[in-house]
Amino acid sequence: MIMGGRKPCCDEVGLRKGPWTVEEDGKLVDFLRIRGGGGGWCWRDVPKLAGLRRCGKSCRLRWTNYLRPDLKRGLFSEEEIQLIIDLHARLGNRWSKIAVELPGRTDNDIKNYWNTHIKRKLIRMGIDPNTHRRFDQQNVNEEEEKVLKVNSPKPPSEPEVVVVPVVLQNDTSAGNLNELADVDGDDQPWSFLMENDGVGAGELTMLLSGDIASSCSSSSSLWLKYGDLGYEDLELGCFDD
DNA sequence: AACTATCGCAACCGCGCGGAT
DNA sequence: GATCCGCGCGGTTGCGATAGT
Repeated sequence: MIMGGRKPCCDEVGLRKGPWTVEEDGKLVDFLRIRGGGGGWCWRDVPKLAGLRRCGKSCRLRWTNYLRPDLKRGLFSEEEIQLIIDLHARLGNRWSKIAVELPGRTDNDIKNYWNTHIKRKLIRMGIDPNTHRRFDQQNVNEEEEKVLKVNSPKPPSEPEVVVVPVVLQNDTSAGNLNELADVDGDDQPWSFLMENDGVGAGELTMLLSGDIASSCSSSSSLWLKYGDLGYEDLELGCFDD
């Protein structure tokens, strides 16, 4: 016995590790279908009861992350992605808390998707994924945030990323903020990062990335849809030299 | 076609928390 | 109060699939 410390979970010899086989999955699913949530067992007992040579922890992980019948497979929707970004801005890396708001998604799913997709996307847009603030604008005070403003021009060799903070003047509900995200898309040269208090007022930071120069050279304006409130012409004359 | 690099995801690992004793 | 124990969480790793050269 280990006094004062933790007993290793998988120290028994002969326990299997690595990818699960179809047979193992079947045994675990059968066991949980029969015994279900009725209690009378703990995860540590499951391998013995189900006839598996795995540690209980591995069984629990396999069930919660892969075998649970209520899991949603497949790609994350735009709504889910936006929700993850929003929740991460408020909760940080508390994946289990974030997963509560996304039925059918596991914390592991969300964590993986964040690390492989969203994090990279934010970085490409010039946002620190940890703070949800622009890398080079962290000390800008709120008054300055209210003024449309762009970063200094970058050398031509670098991909062009333009950041335009937009503070909504309307009494914008969280719902409307979410609708704003609908104009976002992979084929668009812009993306949105939303921050709102979930009650009423909110702040929308719009980040323009990609070939902005060609997008804006013919016209120094951009039409932004304000949910049900119609369209507003964002003055982008700031892109002009 | 062969090799290498990158990506995406499943699974593992170690730690902390909280309940039970 | 100290210790044990089970569970859940977050970080990290391993590896197959895919893309690029």
